[in-house]
Amino acid sequence: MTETMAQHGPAQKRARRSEGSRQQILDVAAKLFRAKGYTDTSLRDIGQQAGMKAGSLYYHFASKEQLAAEVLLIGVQKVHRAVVTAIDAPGRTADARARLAAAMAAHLETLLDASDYTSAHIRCFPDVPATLRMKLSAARREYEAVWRLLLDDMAASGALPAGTDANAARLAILGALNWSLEWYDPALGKPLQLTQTLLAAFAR
Amino acid sequence: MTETMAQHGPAQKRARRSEGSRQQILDVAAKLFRAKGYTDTSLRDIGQQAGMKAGSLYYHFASKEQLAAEVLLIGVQKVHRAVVTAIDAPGRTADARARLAAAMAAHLETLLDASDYTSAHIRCFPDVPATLRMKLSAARREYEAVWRLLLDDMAASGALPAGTDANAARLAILGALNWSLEWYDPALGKPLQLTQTLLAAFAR
DNA sequence: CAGCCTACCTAACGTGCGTTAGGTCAATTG
DNA sequence: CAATTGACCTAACGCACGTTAGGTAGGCTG
Repeated sequence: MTETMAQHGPAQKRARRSEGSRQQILDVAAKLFRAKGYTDTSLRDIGQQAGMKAGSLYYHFASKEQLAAEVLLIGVQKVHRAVVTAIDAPGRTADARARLAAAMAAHLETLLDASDYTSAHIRCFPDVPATLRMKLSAARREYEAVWRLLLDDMAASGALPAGTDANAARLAILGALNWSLEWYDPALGKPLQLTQTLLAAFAR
Repeated sequence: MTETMAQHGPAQKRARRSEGSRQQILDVAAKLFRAKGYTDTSLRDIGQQAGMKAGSLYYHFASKEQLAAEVLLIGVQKVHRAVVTAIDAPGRTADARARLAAAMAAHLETLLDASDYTSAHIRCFPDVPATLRMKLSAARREYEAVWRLLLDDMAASGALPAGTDANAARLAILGALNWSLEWYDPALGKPLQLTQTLLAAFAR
């Protein structure tokens, strides 16, 4: 849209400013949603940390729910991209085990360090209005499909332990990774042991 | 306390009534906390489903936080007891693998079916006031110790996969189990595959 | 049977929330 | 330079919340 009339004259300084404010609101909202949850984060909180009053947020977003919708959607998309990128990185012919290791590391890194958006999604999804949860379900299923494929490959190549269900393994792995939000302490360093242990447990 | 003056005269009919109401409030609160979370559950909600008005709850509990304190404490204690009982059941000389299997099954059963208190604890703990979280930390650590011991025994008997850290394994297993609250659907039957898969993954 | 206590209810208080209407003022435009 | 518009702010609205003060009906005690 801005590309079609791409002469970057002085005309767009305000547009830049607005886009910057919008981005900062999203960043602040993601940080607060991660730290305090959806319900305990007020628009006055967000406004204050974003350098404006609560009412002014409505210039950029239609409602608290819409703001959350954008934050949580970005959250899934960020892990999704990070994991897909990590999976493809080792080379197209890498075996399932290596791809699983890369995926776990990317998911955990995004969740704990790289993105407040992703952790906000994980934390707030159960507390957000049902209508919003439905709007997010498509993006969630798309990300889920990546892991489904990955674990199916593991099962097909016989890399999973005997008596292991691919679906259950996926739920177990993602549960173990997501649950790290509950006990992760940045002061204690990154939980490298977790991905190592999961890999040793699920990849023969 | 009631045992010392144990003549169950007609004097205690009211005490029974009060105790019954109190118990029902706790049950309702646990159910709602599990379903809607701490912040989104109002005392008016609880009162209505318990058959009284919101203000009347203060005859039995000093505050919403105190009520939640009791619910969440019962929640840990219930899993704790269920898991300890399950661990001791196979016989004192059972191997670590059998005890791990029993512990996982008991934890999952309590979480998903047996106790709204336990699931309320898992769901609400992050959203509850920090002072309450601190009051619960002792009981949580006691339960944690059970799993620490269990996984240490696994490691000592060489039952864990090579390159597996006992602590990371504990966090992974409990994370995988607790996360089932997010995807568990009672209509689809109990997730037996999850404990099976976890056992196959973590017990050689 | 008088008086008390238990287990509630009624009605309100103050607070903080999401949201909105209308104003302001600098930057941009013609 | 006059007019417009973009990016906010001020001030308030209605509502729901946790909480509390005071009332009340029925069982219990002496």
